[in-house]
Amino acid sequence: MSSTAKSGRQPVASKKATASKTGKTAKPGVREQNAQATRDSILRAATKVFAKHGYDGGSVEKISTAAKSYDRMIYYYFGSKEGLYIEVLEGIYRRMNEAESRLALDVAQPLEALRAVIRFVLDYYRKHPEFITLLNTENLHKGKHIAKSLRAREYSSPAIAILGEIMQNGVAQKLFRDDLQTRDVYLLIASLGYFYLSNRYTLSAFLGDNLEAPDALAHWEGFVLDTVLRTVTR
Amino acid sequence: MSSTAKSGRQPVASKKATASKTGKTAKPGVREQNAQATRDSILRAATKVFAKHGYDGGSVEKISTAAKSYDRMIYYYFGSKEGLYIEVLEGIYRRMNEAESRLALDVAQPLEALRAVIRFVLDYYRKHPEFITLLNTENLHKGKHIAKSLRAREYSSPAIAILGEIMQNGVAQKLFRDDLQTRDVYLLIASLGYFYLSNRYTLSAFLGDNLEAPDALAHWEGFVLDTVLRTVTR
Amino acid sequence: MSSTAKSGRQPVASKKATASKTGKTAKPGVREQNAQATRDSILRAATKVFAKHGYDGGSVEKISTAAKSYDRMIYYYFGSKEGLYIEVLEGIYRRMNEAESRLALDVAQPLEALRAVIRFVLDYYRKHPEFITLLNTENLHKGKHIAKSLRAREYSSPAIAILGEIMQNGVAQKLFRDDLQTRDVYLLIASLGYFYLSNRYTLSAFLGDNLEAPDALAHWEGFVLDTVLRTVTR
Amino acid sequence: MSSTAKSGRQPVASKKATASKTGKTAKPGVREQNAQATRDSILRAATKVFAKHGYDGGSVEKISTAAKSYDRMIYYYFGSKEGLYIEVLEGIYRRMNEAESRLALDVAQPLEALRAVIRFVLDYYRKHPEFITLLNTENLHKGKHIAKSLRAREYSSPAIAILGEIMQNGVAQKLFRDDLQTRDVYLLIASLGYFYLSNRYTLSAFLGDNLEAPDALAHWEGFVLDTVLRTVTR
DNA sequence: CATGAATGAGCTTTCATTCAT
DNA sequence: CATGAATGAAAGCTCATTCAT
Repeated sequence: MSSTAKSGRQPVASKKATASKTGKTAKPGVREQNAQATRDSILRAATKVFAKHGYDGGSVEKISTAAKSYDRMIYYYFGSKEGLYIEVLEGIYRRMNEAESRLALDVAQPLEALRAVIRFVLDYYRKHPEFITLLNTENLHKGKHIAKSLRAREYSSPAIAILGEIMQNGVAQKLFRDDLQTRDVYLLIASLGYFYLSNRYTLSAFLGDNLEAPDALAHWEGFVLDTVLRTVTR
Repeated sequence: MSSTAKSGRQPVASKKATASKTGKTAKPGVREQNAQATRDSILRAATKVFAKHGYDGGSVEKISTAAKSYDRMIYYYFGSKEGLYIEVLEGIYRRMNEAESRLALDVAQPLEALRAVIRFVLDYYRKHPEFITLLNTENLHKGKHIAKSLRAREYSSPAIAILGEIMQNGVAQKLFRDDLQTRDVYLLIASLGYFYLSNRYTLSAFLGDNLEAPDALAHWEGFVLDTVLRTVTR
Repeated sequence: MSSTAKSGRQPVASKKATASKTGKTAKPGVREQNAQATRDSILRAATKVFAKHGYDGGSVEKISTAAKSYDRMIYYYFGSKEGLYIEVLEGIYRRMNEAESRLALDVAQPLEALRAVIRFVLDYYRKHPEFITLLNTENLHKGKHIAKSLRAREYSSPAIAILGEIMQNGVAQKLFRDDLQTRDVYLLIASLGYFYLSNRYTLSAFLGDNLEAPDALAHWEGFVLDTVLRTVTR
Repeated sequence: MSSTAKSGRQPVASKKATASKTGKTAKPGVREQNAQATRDSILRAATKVFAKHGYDGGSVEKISTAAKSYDRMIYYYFGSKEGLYIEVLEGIYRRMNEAESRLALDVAQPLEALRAVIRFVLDYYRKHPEFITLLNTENLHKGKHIAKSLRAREYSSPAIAILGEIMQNGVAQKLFRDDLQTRDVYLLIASLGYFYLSNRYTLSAFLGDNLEAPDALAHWEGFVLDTVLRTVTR
């Protein structure tokens, strides 16, 4: 590379003429020497890159650069781009699940609990935009990667299970309708939380540009709370 | 004029020796010479390909092959891959808009009209899966392509406008609540119609695989109708 | 093409929706209908484009666009890109020759005549930068195109012939040395006029950036006049 | 880690079916794995190819083939075609500079030293035709690449500096005129050496074909020596 | 004659992946 | 384990040129 032209990676040579200060040139990366750290770093970088550019748009080089590592390491730790992508998917599911299980809910208070669940879902989507784009990307691919993961399936049930308990209690307390399926309520909440954020850019071209403004978000949360409760309660 | 190089019908010659890099030889060989047909064919193919593979995954070659044309023609008619993609986006918006305007609604019957709108939206999404994946793709890119289109913006208002009229009538007839924004109702309907289909593959890994089954779709439609009406009516 | 994205050529369609004011759309170019004009326009455009971008860098499309014509016309009138290039070369030689023959010299006044020739050469190079870059381009190609032109050769002798006469008179009048070849004097003048301008960009990186400033040019002209006369006179 | 995609040694598979677009298969097959050698080989090949075909005419493929390497390596080491070209320019300047600094001159003998410099310049141009065509190419591009190189600028001053010393001594010894600028003398020498060779192909079409013959070169060297000395001495 | 659509080879660049130390 | 060099296919785009009205 020339001294001034921009380029991706700086390999060897180039500035050999300039008198190097350090005799031994210990620069190249301090030799990370920490397997787990390298692995995690790649995984984190990959989550970001895939979330931003999709599967095809997320190149191995972008990831390894973002992870301050090397392409080679991706193959070393994850076997292939696809393998890495699958682990990324597993990761976002796992973290979502963990966050949900940290929710301290009193299912004996179904109204409050339901409100808390709704708020949690909306909040989680807002704070984890990568969750949304990665799921969209995976759906573009018809879920073929997640299908290859055994682990991902484990993360499914808990979310529904909690909501099921709340519903049961609500029905028992005659607060909630008894003709609703937990799954539908789950989808209702997810739909309202997800779509608003997932499609905010194209919606902006439609409706005006305020969807992400704090008051707009608050307004939407109010609407969602109202709508779900109106649907669920008797 | 030059003495040696004016004939104008020399048979190319020149670089025949060079090993040809590109394959894709032969083709029936009858120059079609039909501008509009070629253009349309490319646009149709591009819609399919981008819908299936996303922007990065949808290669120019895939498109030109599907259109039974040549890479070159894409640049001839659309200037660039991005230019083509933008026209694809404009197309799906336009068609959605046209379909909606073909809806014969009696806004004086707000309940019926609202039900019709809901059914239309759900139906349209179901019958046009490319609409969903293309919008998701565009949102992955933060709407940067649609932002470049002047045309796309025109297609926004009508959808909301119709719903607004229905709402107005409903309120006037004391059937609907008067504290709702049209926009929120629009988002409610769109969310419930969109998310269910958009995320059906990852949801399947979660909930079981029947989301696309006819009875599952019918059940969901029932739930959506019920939920929206419950939200909107007094 | 999308409405906003930039592109080279605007073919068909695009703005069909917009109500066209002129019913018959007589726009596309007024149908030039003038063979010679088209031909000349292409030739002029080609001279500019080849002068600016060289032979390989000067694409047929750039030329036809600059000429407000069509690629096809280039083949119609010139047979090939090379044919057009050869005519361009012939043109710059011819015009140089014509300009030189318009010089009204009194060879009986050899000192004055020589000064006039020098000034003419320097002036011509300065006013016709395309002459320089086209010759450089042709020399890059080892003169293989000019070799194909019968006409070009005709333009050679006059330049030397005139200088020969001046030299002869100068020698006869005992003003000039008698041991010089006309050819060498010709090369001396050409070298000093050509190199300074031809290489002004790389020289600027070397010497500072004032080579094209009026006073710098004037200074150089003075130096050249002095040097040539010093060389030629006794 | 994923259960299905971690092996890391899967034999590629995937897109085997797709008709491959690029040829250039096979190669002895023994990965060379020698960074500096590869880099140098590319740089050498690029110097030749750019010198022969210009910037636009010098394709990446021509270069990589001549270097017995791969297109990809050019981007690996030089970032882009332009980056490679800039390094090529830096190289020819550097080598010219080094050669000049190897000239053992006795500036106390200004006449001899000046003659040596002239002979060196003429000789260097003759032996390094790539120097000439590359500079011409760079000037066609208005020096925009060299302007991007920080390094290139360093190579400028020495050439002038040496000549300056000679001039100073010559003036001090009353051998040389004292009203001359070093820069002009430098340009005089360079012009006479450069133009003759740079334009030899078009000149041949003009003057006859013997410019490169040994005796023609010798004659020109004599003329240049005589002319410069005549200009410089009192 | 002029216009514009079509063609296929070529271009620069980037991709995922593997080899060598 | 880490590092970096190598590889070949494919990407998006442009080229000169020809066919069809």
